[in-house]
This record gives sequence, C-alpha cells and structure tokens, in this order.
Amino acid sequence: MAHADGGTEQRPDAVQPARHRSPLAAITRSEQVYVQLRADILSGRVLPGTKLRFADLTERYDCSTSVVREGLTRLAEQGLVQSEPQHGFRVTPLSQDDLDDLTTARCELEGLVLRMSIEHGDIAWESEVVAAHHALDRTAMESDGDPALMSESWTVAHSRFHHALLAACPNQRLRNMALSLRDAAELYRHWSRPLGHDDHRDVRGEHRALVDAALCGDSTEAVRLLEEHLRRTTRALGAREPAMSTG
Amino acid sequence: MAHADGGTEQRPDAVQPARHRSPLAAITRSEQVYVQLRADILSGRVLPGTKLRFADLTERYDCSTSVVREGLTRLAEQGLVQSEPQHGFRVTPLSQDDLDDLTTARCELEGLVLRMSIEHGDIAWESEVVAAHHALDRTAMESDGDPALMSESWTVAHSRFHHALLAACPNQRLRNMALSLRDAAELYRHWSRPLGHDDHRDVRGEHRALVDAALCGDSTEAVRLLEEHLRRTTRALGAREPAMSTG
DNA sequence: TGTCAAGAAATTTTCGATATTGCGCTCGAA
DNA sequence: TTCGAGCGCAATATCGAAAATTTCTTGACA
Repeated sequence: MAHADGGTEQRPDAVQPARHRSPLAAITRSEQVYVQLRADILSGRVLPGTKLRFADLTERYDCSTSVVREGLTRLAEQGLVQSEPQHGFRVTPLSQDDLDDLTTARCELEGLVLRMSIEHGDIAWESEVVAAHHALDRTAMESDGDPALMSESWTVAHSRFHHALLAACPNQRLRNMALSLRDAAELYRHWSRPLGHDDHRDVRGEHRALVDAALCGDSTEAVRLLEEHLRRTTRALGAREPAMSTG
Repeated sequence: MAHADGGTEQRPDAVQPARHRSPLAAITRSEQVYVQLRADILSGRVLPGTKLRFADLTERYDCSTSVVREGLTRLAEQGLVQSEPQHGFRVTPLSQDDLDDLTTARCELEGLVLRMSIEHGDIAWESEVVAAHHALDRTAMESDGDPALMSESWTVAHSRFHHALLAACPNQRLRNMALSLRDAAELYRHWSRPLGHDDHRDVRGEHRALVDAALCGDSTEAVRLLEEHLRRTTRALGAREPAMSTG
C-alpha cells in the first residue's frame, strides 16, 4: 500500500474486546476496518489513484480478505474508491472535470442544506456554530512541521465548523448527501493545496462572514457567501496540474 | 425469504460464462447477485421490514455467504436495506416520517436536476423525452391480472420517462443522487398503492403537462409541476396506515 | 528484431468451514 | 411463582484456502 508518508502505522486500536462492551454497542471487525480505511483515504494517507491490493490491506489491518472487501465495497458505493471487476479497487483518481462537477453539485446542494439549516436552527445550533467557529479561528492553518502542508488539527476544526453550519437542516437525506459531497471534496483539498494555492485569500474572513450571516438568519447572504467560499477553493485547486492521478 | 407472491423464482441467468465475453465486460457473481437482490427489493418482491437471512439468500441465489454479504452491504450503503451489526440485514422499513423527508428531498433535488436538464437539453434529449412519454401514455396503469395492482410494464415505462426528463442534467453527481432518491421512493409506491390511492387524480394529465413545459424550455413551470406531481403521490400514499413495516 | 502463444506468477473472487454472538429454554433457588 | 444463571441452538461474522481470472515472463518462430 503506497502511503504519502513513510511509516505512520498508528492504528489506535481503541476498540475494546467485545466482552468488555455492552451487547448493543457491539462493533464488528468490518466496521473497524471500514472506519480506518475511510480515515486513511480522507486524511490523505493514501494517494488518489493508488491500487488497493488485498494482500497489503489484510496485512495492514490484520484481518481476512472478506473484511477488507466489505470495507472497500462500502467505500466504492460512496465513490471514494473505484471498483473494477476482476481488477480490484483503487482510490478514486482526481480530475479537473470531476472537481468542477463536484463544486457545482456542492454549491447547489450544500447551499440548499445551509439555507434549510439556518431557517430551522435554534439556539443550541447557534451555540455549536459559534463554538466550532471559535475553535477554527484559533487554530493555525499551517502545519508546525511543514508550512506548505495543512495542519491536521485545522482540517478537523474546519470540518467540524462546516458540519455545524449544516447540522440544523431537518432533512437527514439532504444533509447526508451534502456531507458526502464534502468528503469527496476533502480528497482534492488534501492533495492539491501543496501544488498551488491562493495566498491572497482571507479564509478566516470568509468563515467569519459566513457565521455572521448565518446567525443573523440571512440565509440568502449566507448561501451566497458559501458558494463564493467553495468556488474560491476550487479555483485555488485548479491551479495545479490537470490530472495528478498516479498509477 | 418472505416474498410478496408465492413463487417467482425467475432468475434470468442471462449472463454468459466468462470465456464467451470480452475481458472488459467481465461480470462477477457478486455483481449479478447484487443486481438481482436490488431488483427483487425495488420491484416489490420482498416486503419492507423483512429480515434477510443468509441461509435463505445463499440458497435462493445459489452462492456463498460472502457474495450475498457484499450485495447486502452495497444496498445498505444505499439505504435500501438496513444493517444492524450481529443481527443481520432487513429491507428498510417504511414510515410516514421517512416518506415526508424523502418527498421534501426529492422536490428540492429532483426539481434542481430537472431545471438543469431542461436548460441543457438538446434535440436528442427532447426526442427521448417524447418517446418515453408516448410509451408511458400508451401503457395501461392497472395490471391485467389484478386491477388493484400496478402493472409491471407501467412501472418500467414510468421510470424510463422520469429518467429521460433528468437525463440532460450535465452534473452526474446531482443526477445520480436524484435517481437514488427515486429508487428509495419506489418502495413506497409499490407497497402503498393497494391500500389507499387517489382515484380523482389525472396522472396522465400531470405527465403531459410536465412534458409540455419541459419541451417549451419553461423550467420554472416544469419544476413546479414536478413538485406538485411528487407531493400528490405522497399525499395519496399517506392515506395508508401510518406504519406498515412487518417483522 | 518483433510477435505471439504458452506457461508461470500474482491478484482477485468465491467458497466452505470455524469462531463468535445473540436468543430462548430449562432448571433450580428464593 | 418469579427471577437469573447456565446451556444449547440458530444466525452472523470472520477466516484461510481453493478456484478463477488477469498479468507478467519466457521462448519459439517468422
């Protein structure tokens, strides 16, 4: 399995053996491996386009092919990996066309969900938005180690902030679809930023304006700001090479 | 496996052995079983809420548990079946709340996709819409055997018509999401109609008006008509018992 | 030198069996 | 009679290997 970094084998293995948990909270090996596999892809530990071989994965996650296969199947259904019969799985490659499509879809759908969220949000929702924004605002965007890389903590805070904004949408289906589009976009955010990014951008300012509009209940303005936010990100990413999928 | 009818064991087995097909068209057993399982659920041959036991399914589809499991996993990811760890899978039960959510989501998303489709549709698209509508218009809604049941051919024609309407949307992600919502709604259409349906409705008229608006390029009117169409269906279905999930 | 076929190696897919978990039953004690 | 522990059955989850398929390698032949 080709990893971005050399040897981050950090598998938390936080899940306790079954007998120590309540029966209802039972978690299967498949679920664990699926979560780890998904995290490894979304956090950028595996390059887009990378072939995912069973032999590698069973060793890495210490389980049988069945379990790996189930995880990959789920991810394939989500579009995070691609399945080609008799040829196995690979992390979905990046392409400019796909990014354009993705951005359009997000502007439309995430905009819609944000509007619904603002119109249905209560005080608890507002609180969580404020809290998430505060945390994001105080987190450094650049990584300590390498200034060209995004920090892990910023990524987490950023994700939490946008999730918070959408959380009050009463329609679970629409919300989940919007979130899955965010996940798909996460891949691009990870792999494109080192190549070309817009230094003139005031990302923090964009987030602040978004919060202000949301808390005022001005959904139309908030949606406008969100779309601008998303398109700016796409434009920054578009500066990279047209196709960076590796074999 | 509890089936709606007694013994429709019709497994086409249309797929030829591998050596007779080109390598690229290779189809795995998993794919076949997944397609059949999906069809069995969407076409209403399995009651919503039904437990899906591995022993039954492996016998029915003549394959091992792994293959069945993969199919069920994919369907679970789509929301057509539910997975409860250590308790197996069951066809997603129907509920009034879920139907309301689903209808709202469809009005928003399918409306959006229809608008994009109309605004991007070319002559070939128009032709397919006209053709699909003609076929639908000439297909009897009631089944020959039992007038209370919808005919299989009408269901197919109806699906093809709505797919045709959306086909010109240039954004594949949005289109696929809209189609997956249609699939989810298919379950409700199947299982609710016998219980209560609105005889005063002019479904054919609704479809005709939709086509007229679409071909005129009047996307706003078309979206309005589509939303009305969807909400009417929901209202008709809402007349049934609140929860018809079976154990 | 280039092409192609045959065989070997590598990889995916599928299977059948084993391990594990959940559930219902019996049985004994309070 | 009721409750709970223990036992056995049924169903799911996981494994490891066989089977099937693709890919790579090699060598003969033009």
